[in-house]
Amino acid sequence: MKAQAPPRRQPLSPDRIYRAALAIIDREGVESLSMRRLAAALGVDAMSIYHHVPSKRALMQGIYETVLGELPLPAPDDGAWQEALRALGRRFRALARRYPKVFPHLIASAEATAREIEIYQRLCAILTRAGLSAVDASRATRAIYTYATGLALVAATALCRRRRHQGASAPPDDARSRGEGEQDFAFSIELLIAGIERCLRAPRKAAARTRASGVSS
Amino acid sequence: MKAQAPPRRQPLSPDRIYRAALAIIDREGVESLSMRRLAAALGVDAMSIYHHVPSKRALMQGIYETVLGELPLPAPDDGAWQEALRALGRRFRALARRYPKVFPHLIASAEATAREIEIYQRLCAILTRAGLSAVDASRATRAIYTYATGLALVAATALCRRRRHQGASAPPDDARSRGEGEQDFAFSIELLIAGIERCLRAPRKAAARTRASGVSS
DNA sequence: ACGTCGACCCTACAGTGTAGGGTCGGGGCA
DNA sequence: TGCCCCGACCCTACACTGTAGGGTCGACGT
Repeated sequence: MKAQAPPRRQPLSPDRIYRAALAIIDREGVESLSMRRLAAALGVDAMSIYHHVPSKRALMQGIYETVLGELPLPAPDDGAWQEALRALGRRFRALARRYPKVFPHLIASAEATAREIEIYQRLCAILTRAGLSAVDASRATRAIYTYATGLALVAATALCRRRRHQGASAPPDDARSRGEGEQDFAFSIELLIAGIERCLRAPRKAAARTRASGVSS
Repeated sequence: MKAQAPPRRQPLSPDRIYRAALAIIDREGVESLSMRRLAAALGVDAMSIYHHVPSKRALMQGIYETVLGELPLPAPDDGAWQEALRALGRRFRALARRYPKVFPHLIASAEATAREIEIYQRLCAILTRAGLSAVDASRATRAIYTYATGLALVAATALCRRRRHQGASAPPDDARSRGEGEQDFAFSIELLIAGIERCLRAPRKAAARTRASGVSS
């Protein structure tokens, strides 16, 4: 009323849109993100968004890439591959827990983001350097990717469930069960690492087993 | 015009509704399942459905339970736990591939179905009988559950992606890449089994490692 | 034969994604 | 300086969604 100085706060970039959408999803869940709602949060009309984002599907994809962009890649020349795996898993899990409402949809999304492919190749290189054969490294990478997928999904939905069933109350219980999830996570990672180590030591055997099972169905 | 004999084909049970919905989702994807669309497929008005199903959320949940109901439980007294694990994984994967359009949503759904819990307990019992301690069995079960989650999701989305990028053409290529996925699956299962076997042989070491890692973050 | 009841249909409403056209303010050129 | 153009924004409109509320009608117990 005194002075409505800037008729244009910011030129409404795609990144600003993604951030605002992410904030809404974080607060109210992905199903209550609508173009009008998002536009209102940006102080803008719904249709204006379409000048920077072609459709809601594309908006979602952009949100996913924004989130995944926060995942730091593992350095390829790290010392022990085991530690690299643990670190990557930890980061991935942390990201899933930072955006629990988006992550399931991100993961279930049918299109792969560029970041995903990058991470995949990085992992594969690490395992190859560790001594796995090309096929084994590729398979192990896919196995890790698969496991990470499940890991993120379970962590995120568990967090959502817990948040739903109790309010924002009982931080000690939350801390305890979070610690439990943390231990579960570490246990699972060790399970995978142990499997890969065994595969490293006896590649013939693993290959033979692989061929022996899973022909029917 | 000659004779519109049955004014009521069937009393429109919930199961019939779930089946019809499942058929639509299989054909056209989950986002194009609407109450009106479903009603049309059933030869009925949209609102009639609400006399058997309280809401669309409940409809979805019912669909998920219907799908999961097709998963045969592993017999608890099977011989080798390894084979039980392989069989369960195979069935789970097969189910994910039979309903690729629903499965991601089923898995990402925040509420657990009764069947899920049943399977969980069954698995835990198998691993305990195999010789794992109670905590280790429970953790391994959660790890397997996590992995199965990722497995199903990856298998389903891969199938969807492949179907989208090519039409219904090129069955040989499809068969080849399906075989590849099959081998990936077997490899991953063996990875997990190897990890559990190691955990069986040296429970101290695994526990120590678990405690050693993953404190930060 | 009548009352009751439950399964079904219809209308209506608020909310969704988005196509198409209108409006206005600032930059390139005479 | 004046003019034009163009791109960023807004508004209206449409076909669709889930679903609340009430109306209709056929079958059944007495």
